[in-house]
Amino acid sequence: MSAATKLEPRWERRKESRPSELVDAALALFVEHGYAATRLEEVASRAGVSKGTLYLYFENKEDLFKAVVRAGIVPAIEQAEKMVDCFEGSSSALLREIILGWWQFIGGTPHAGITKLIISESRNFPEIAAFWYEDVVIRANRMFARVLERGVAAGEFRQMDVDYTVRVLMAPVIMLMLWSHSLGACEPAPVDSARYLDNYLQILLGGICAPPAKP
Amino acid sequence: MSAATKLEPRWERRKESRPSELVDAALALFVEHGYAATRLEEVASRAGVSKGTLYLYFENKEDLFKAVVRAGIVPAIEQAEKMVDCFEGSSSALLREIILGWWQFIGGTPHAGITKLIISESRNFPEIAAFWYEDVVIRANRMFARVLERGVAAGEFRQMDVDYTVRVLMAPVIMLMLWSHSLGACEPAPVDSARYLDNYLQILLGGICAPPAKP
Amino acid sequence: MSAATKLEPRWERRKESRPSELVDAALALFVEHGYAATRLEEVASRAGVSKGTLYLYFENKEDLFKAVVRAGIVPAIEQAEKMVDCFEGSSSALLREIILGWWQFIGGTPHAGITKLIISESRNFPEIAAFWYEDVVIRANRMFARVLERGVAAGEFRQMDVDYTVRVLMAPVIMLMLWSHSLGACEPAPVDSARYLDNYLQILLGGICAPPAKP
Amino acid sequence: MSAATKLEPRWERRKESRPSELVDAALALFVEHGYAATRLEEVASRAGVSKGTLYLYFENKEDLFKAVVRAGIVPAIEQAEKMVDCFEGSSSALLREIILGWWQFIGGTPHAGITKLIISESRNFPEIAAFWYEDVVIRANRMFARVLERGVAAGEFRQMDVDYTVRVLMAPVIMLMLWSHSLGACEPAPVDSARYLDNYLQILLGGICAPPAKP
DNA sequence: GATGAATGAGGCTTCATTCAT
DNA sequence: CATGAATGAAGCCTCATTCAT
Repeated sequence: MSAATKLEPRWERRKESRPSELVDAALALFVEHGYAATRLEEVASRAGVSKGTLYLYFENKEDLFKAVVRAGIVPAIEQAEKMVDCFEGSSSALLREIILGWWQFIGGTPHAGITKLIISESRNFPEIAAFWYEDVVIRANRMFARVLERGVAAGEFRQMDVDYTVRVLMAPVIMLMLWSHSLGACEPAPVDSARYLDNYLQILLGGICAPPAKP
Repeated sequence: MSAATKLEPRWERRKESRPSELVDAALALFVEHGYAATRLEEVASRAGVSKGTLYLYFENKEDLFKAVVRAGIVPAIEQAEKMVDCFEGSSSALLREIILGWWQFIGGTPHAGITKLIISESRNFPEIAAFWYEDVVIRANRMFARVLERGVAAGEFRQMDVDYTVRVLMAPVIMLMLWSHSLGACEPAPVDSARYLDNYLQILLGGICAPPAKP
Repeated sequence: MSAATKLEPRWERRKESRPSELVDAALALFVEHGYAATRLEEVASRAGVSKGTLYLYFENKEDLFKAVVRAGIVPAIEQAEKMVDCFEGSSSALLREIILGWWQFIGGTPHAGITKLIISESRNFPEIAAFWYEDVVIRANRMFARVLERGVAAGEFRQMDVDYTVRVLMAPVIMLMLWSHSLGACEPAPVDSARYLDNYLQILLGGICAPPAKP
Repeated sequence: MSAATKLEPRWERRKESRPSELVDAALALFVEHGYAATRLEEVASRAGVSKGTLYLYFENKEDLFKAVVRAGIVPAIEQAEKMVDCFEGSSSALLREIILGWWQFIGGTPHAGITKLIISESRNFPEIAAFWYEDVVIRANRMFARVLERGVAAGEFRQMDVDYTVRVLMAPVIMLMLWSHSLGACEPAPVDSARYLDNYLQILLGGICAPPAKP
């Protein structure tokens, strides 16, 4: 109430940054507690605004949820898709590149939590799930499928059931993302993701590369 | 008011079977909607009883939740542990046996949903998460570690970082369980688990088996 | 279920004693917790029967409550009324006799709690309150009024406003009954009722006796 | 839907006055029905707000109850204590002053009901009872004890058992407060408190004053 | 008669949403 | 725009009462 209090710059928090602050706060809380157990008041307070302000930017809780999910589709897949087009090295190297890049740009960031969110809430929000499935899962599947097909065509990978190999292939990275937002909290130390991914790639490549041609 | 109506009793005494019926109903709904979004009235009605009856068997919602999770520890892990002790074939065959058995006795049953539940709710119920981590995750890890060590000792598997290989190894099976309770609903057809596991085992065994000795 | 269990004498708890056991249990609990906060299951269990049995003897909770209050009208007032008719000593002695007798036969017994019950619940049960007022309060008032009138007529007590003196006169004894069922629980030691009543009678008689005639 | 309807706001912001309005409403209802039988919805509606508003100011029902009791300790005791220190007239006059003042500032106001509340609920809320006992009962006892000692020291009152005389002395005033909130409702006319207190003081002073010195 | 499992109305409490300020 | 007091629907839980055994 004092004059001193009022001296804070009034323009410090610009209007246009509010929505993303709210989305960030919501992401963290939705991931931690789930959709239903997250209170909008806590979202607002974590974003540094009042409860009412939230409704200036989002129609309701579900709308905020959708915004969170939409914001979670970082353009990483697009980049990966481009990489598949342009890459000139071996398919093994490409696979390694994509997977490590995935971790670097998504898995290791706060966005990883969205995967947990989708897993947890997809039954409650079929529409959002469908959208995520189409725009993320299918595209990622296709991208990996192309890499595998590229490797098979080059004789680098063995013949394989590409569709299902892709499903298997994605599992360990997805689990790595889920882990830190779930049971990982029970472990004394966080997972060593580099070590995890190394082991994973070793198995994966060992499991899909064609045996060396006999002399 | 009809004579027919009067003939059927308004309720039955079924003290023995009620708890498991309630737990089954709760499992299905917790898995589908999550803990917070599941209404106890719906649990009760799915179990064919009234709201109040639930409280004859469980103190409150959290107690019911615990019961659901506890009931999910089917003695399958124990069986698998015994299998590891007794198995006489190759380690590859043992691994295949365990993984297919896992699917048969857990993954393919309603109990699989508990995994989704744990992933979704572990942050809200640290105590339950800790218990699950100790009694399920740790034990499963150890069991798989022993299988891998067995294979390495026999020269059947290559040298490896056992701890982290176990983590990677479990991911595809866990994801298979999660899938059917989440985004799997977006797909036109359910996953073909046999096909999935076949591909998985092919990669896994290809990835961890020692290269054939050179002549 | 064993034969041994069945050997307990079947006639040990006779049917006709049930209601009073239930009423006793209910009295204690109603007094301690109040009408609304008393659970019938606890009443039943304290009386050593099951919840259903209670309904064999009382229509419902209110009926039980009425029975408790009715049972609380011990015939002490009637005795006191007779005493007033027959007593041959001084009015002071009669007053002392009645008040000490009151304590002995009512105030010091579990029935004292009913006073607290009536005070607490009279607004919720106007019908019962009216009945208590008529059958207990009015009668007690009349009895004390007669004693006072007797004393005044004999020149033993001074002239007084009998109706209101009676009200004042009853207060300390009623409070003594209330105390042990309320704030008395906060005190390290129970009230010394003899000492209390002595002081009370000293004040009372000092306050209503006529001054000694001047010579 | 009429224009008139739209003109009156559905609710008002009255942060300052809400708590005391709620406490007043709660006092009246707790006194009338007791703690357990009072519905918070009724408290809210009597205070002119909705159920939820109550929870903006009080954590829960018990917290509201505590607030009601706390609000009941009007600073009257403090005033009385000061009066005892400063008073210059006779001890009889002081006693009369205090007792009539008590009625004027507490007994005759809505706060009187709290006494009934404490009597009724002290066993259910031992903590509140203890607090009331310490801060109200003990202090009032001490104050009256000082008055009595003052009178005895001055030779105005006879020798007496001060502690227990105080207990007896307080009973009629307390009963007067209880009466109007309990069985008083059964009487056609309310008690005439002036007449009651006159009679009371006459007895009391007659009972504790020293006999006039003989010439 | 006696039991206690089952019922369901009702009260406490939370929280998404609205709206006066 | 921003706030946060106010709302009220909805969910958890209790417990008086019923009734199959």
